[in-house]
Amino acid sequence: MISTSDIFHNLHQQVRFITKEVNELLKDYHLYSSQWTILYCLDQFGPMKQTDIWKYLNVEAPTTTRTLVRMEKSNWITRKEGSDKRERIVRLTQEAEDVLPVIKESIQKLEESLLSQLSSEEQAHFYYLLKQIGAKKGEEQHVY
Amino acid sequence: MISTSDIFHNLHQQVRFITKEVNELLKDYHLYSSQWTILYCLDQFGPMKQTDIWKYLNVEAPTTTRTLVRMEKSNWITRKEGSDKRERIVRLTQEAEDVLPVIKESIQKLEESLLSQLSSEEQAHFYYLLKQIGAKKGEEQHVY
DNA sequence: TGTGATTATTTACCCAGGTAAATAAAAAGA
DNA sequence: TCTTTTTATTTACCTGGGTAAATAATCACA
Repeated sequence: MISTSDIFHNLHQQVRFITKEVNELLKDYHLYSSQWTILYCLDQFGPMKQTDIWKYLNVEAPTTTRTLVRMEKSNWITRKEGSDKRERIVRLTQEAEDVLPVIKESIQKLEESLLSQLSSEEQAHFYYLLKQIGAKKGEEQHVY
Repeated sequence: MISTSDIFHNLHQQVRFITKEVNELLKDYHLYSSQWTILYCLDQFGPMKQTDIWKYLNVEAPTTTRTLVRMEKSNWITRKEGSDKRERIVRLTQEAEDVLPVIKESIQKLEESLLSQLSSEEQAHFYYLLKQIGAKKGEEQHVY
């Protein structure tokens, strides 16, 4: 019988451990984990409004603003006013698009190595169980 | 077939979601999640050296120092010099010991509700799979 | 048209994780 | 003993999560 605290404690620890590994890998590119998630997002969907980004990543707006400001300074992205003057359209720079495939490959390798002890079936099951946390009977889940 | 990125993305999101819920609950006691983990630790093991705490929680020393300073200010703990003058022995205050059982109970209820969609077997399996992440074949794991 | 509500973003300020480098005390060794 | 190395803690500074409140532009609608 496992105590619930142990589960949550280990969840927390694993996430910290993974983030540390990712940051270590990204150090070569002068990038940080949360910046990478935004680059990944833009690569996947193309130019996005800031609101689209934080809603997709499920974080708060100010968190995203701060990270984007840093990324603009280090020339990963640009933010320009949309037709609606309240909006800012975020877009990858050419430099970002050039390096992106290489980083994507490295991250992919790291992720695979972190999951190397789990078969595809186990990964799928883990994913399923993970999504059940915080879910209520017959309710839509908060994570999508 | 689930992409590895999805797994890590969801892991990250779930931990943020859980931390938010815990912080919401702890708000009533003017406590924060990481402070709670330290109280829990002290409740379990009794007075500890700072080093024992951060090694057990698997975080860095400065992180722990900062949190302990806050907790000392808000009267949850005391830190007094040990026989080895470099050490600081951390101990729960009487006030902390008085309120602790109530908080423990609330947290326990929250954790159970978050896991309510998983049977005991599923929880055990989830715990097992979680621990496999980052593990290498035939190697000791970094989380214990 | 003009006013009030809504929406997108930002600013200011928390807590919590990390690293690098500084202290200060203890331990080890010549 | 005295010098060097190690250990425990702290300080300074970075990223990244959160909330509350401030702008500024747009929308809704009388």
